[in-house]
Amino acid sequence: MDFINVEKKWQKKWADSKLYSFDKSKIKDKYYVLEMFSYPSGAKLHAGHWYNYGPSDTFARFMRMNGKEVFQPMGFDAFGLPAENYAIKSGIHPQDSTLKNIATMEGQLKAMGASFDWDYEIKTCMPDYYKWTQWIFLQLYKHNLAYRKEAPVNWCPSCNTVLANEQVVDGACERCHTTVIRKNLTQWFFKITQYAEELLQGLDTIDWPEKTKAMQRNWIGKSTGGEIEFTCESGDKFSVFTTRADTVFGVSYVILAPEHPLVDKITTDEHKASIAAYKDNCAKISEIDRMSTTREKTGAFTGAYCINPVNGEKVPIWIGDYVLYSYGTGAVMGVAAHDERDYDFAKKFDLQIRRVVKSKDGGNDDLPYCDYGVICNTGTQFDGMTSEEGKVAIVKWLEEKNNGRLKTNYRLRDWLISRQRYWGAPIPIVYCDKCGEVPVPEKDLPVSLPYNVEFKPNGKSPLASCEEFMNATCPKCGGKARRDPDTMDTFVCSSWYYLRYPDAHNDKAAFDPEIVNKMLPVDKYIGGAEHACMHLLYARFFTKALRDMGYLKFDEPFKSLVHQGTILGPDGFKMSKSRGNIISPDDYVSKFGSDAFRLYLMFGFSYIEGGPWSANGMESITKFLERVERIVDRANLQNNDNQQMDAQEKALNYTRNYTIKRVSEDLGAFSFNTAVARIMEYVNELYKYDSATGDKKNASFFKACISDLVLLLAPFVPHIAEELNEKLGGKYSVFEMRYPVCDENALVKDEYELAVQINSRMKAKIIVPSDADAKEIEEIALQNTSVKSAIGDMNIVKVIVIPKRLVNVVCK
RNA sequence: GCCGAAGUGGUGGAAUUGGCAGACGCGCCGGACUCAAAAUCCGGUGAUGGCGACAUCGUGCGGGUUCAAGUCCCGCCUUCGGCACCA
Repeated sequence: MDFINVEKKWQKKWADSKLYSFDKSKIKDKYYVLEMFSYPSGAKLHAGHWYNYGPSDTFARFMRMNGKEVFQPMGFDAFGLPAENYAIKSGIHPQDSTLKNIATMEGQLKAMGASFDWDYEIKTCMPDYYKWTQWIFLQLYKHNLAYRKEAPVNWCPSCNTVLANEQVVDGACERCHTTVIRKNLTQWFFKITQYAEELLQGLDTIDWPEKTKAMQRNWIGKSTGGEIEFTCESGDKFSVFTTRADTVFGVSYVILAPEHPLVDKITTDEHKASIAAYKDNCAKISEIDRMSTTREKTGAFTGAYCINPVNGEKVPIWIGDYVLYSYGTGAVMGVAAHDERDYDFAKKFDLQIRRVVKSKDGGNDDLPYCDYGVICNTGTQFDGMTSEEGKVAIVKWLEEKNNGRLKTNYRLRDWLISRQRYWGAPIPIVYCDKCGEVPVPEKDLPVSLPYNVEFKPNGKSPLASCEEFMNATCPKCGGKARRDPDTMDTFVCSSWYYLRYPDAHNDKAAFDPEIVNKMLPVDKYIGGAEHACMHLLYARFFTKALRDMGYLKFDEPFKSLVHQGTILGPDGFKMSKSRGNIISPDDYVSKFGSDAFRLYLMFGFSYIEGGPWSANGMESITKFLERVERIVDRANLQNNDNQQMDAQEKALNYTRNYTIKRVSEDLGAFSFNTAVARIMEYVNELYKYDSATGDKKNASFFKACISDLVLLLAPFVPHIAEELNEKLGGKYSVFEMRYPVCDENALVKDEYELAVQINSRMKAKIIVPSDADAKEIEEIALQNTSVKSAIGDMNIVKVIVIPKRLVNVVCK
């Protein structure tokens, strides 16, 4: 078969007949399959794209053949830094390069032969899309979920922009790996923390990889404990957050973050200089160094004291940079005996160490003792309580005295979305001298991104120097106003694109809730695991926020999620230009065809795992497809009218239905490699039957078996399957036929083979009737001559019979 | 340090969740067809010992539970992902 031309032929026919158009009248049977959309980079589609889109298209086609009205759209995540960086280097405008790249990628994606419905395509950089991104911003603003504040932010000096916490990896910029510095800037935030608890709880309701859910749980980082209030001698009050209130009697000092506002106020004159020096020092230390757990603890004494509310003791107040101002209250109680960090600190500065918890069983007595135990040495009613009881009881007791309360904290921070970059969606806010911060009215959207902008970096937002953009009229007072020169993080665009797809051309709204509430949630979402704590978390947040605003009626955007593995270079490393280990699919596709390439990707790897690329076996896939074609040709040659269903036909029919059953199960579970293996076995059986029966075969039965083979293969090799179906005289299209359904009756055998073990060692195989019960099986087994001789003169202790599995005879 | 995943032939990878380890491929060996080659078809292929039927060993390492462990439990090692002074 001329694979290359066959592909062209069917791609044209599919496009002409609009085979993959979503039929809205069948919305009841909708099945929304979504692959994470692509970033339109200059490079061609790489093996990773194919690995993402090929197998998931196979899945989509399988669902289609199961009678689902499959909605499988495709689009482009088109804003972003790479296009802008490329522009800085080459002088080519990001819009021009992006649109050109999109055109190229569209062609490549179509050449893959995936069943995308291109009528719903979206490109996030187009005004008809980002208009609605801005609209969503305004809704968040209206509902107090978007706010501006000055905060220390992560600044990448190379990209000249702030980064979200999620985009800082090991203290460096996720993209360019430049060390991130701290900067105080006024920036826009989305209040994702308001949904921390629900984002956590919701994980239990969705079918996602456990690993990804664990990562999100971790990222949200819930911890329950209490806030305890300490009063300074000066009368000032501050609280600490602790999860171990059971140890509060052991406080030997309290420690504030260097940035804590109280520090300057309470520091005694005598210590002013040293505290100032310490704070100065902290500001100089890089974020990575400060975060290092191995670094020796540092700190400085303020000279001030406060009162421990549980026992009235006077404790010294220190500052130290191991306390983070951004978490909890920015202040911590130091319990040297029961916390490793506090222990180190106390040892270094020679502070008191007092034990107030002992082990439950009197075992380990080393300090620091950080496990839960039993409270001791406090001389109060709490002595003898377990840590678990005590940590609640003590806080409640303090609460009565107005000195504390139960408290839950999350590590999740609000999402910083301002970017000092050009190629993104403008923030729809203007600043008026009189009225301050004013949202752009919805009727004035979009706030268009101007084309003529100097985007060479100068430490400020490129838009800031574009007067035509910056000058605006205040919607409230009509006076002069300035626009926000920043653009939104591109993750904002991708946080709602799955909502736009089903109503992609709506120019009155971001989406019609009527449609979206029927089409969503996404039934199967497929994409890389690297988005666990970014895109996948943000999208969940958007969904919940829009639900609370009344637009959506569902809680979670992606009901079921699958991560494909990564195809590594042949050297076992991640493919990258710098390593020079990139495998281009084109070489293989032009030689073997896209079907063969896709089939190879599915057969050669475990989809979830991925692995290093190796072309070993690429040829054998082509051989297999040719083998399939030959057996299809054989079916066409048969024309006798034998109708027998004898042992050989029954055996083949068994394999046929067993294959149907297993392939369907495997496809549902994204286990493509085993599904292909089952089909190969089936082909082997077809050959066996063909050669064993010669011209005496049941031709119509054989042909039916071959038809099923073509249907089974259709999702895997769509072009070839259309061609083979045509050869067999089938109607167009094979994708409008139903996937074969297993006939359970064909799987019922009269008898089956069963393994017999003697003392857990395989000794014989026996044939037993399918309906034999344990007792009958035991009799048959014990009469078997090999079994008898293996038992010899041993005594049978007991016989374990597991029908359909095995028999184990235990002897002495 | 914490969380998660993984470790199986020469090789990619299977194993119905505790039940015949190594499915299906690749590679290798052999056979058929052929004057020959290619293509194709058929068979063999974990290791060790034995002419042999067979026996022993075998899923990262060490223990354990069980009639039965790749799978469960305890203790380690290695690799890969994620988090990391979060009080």
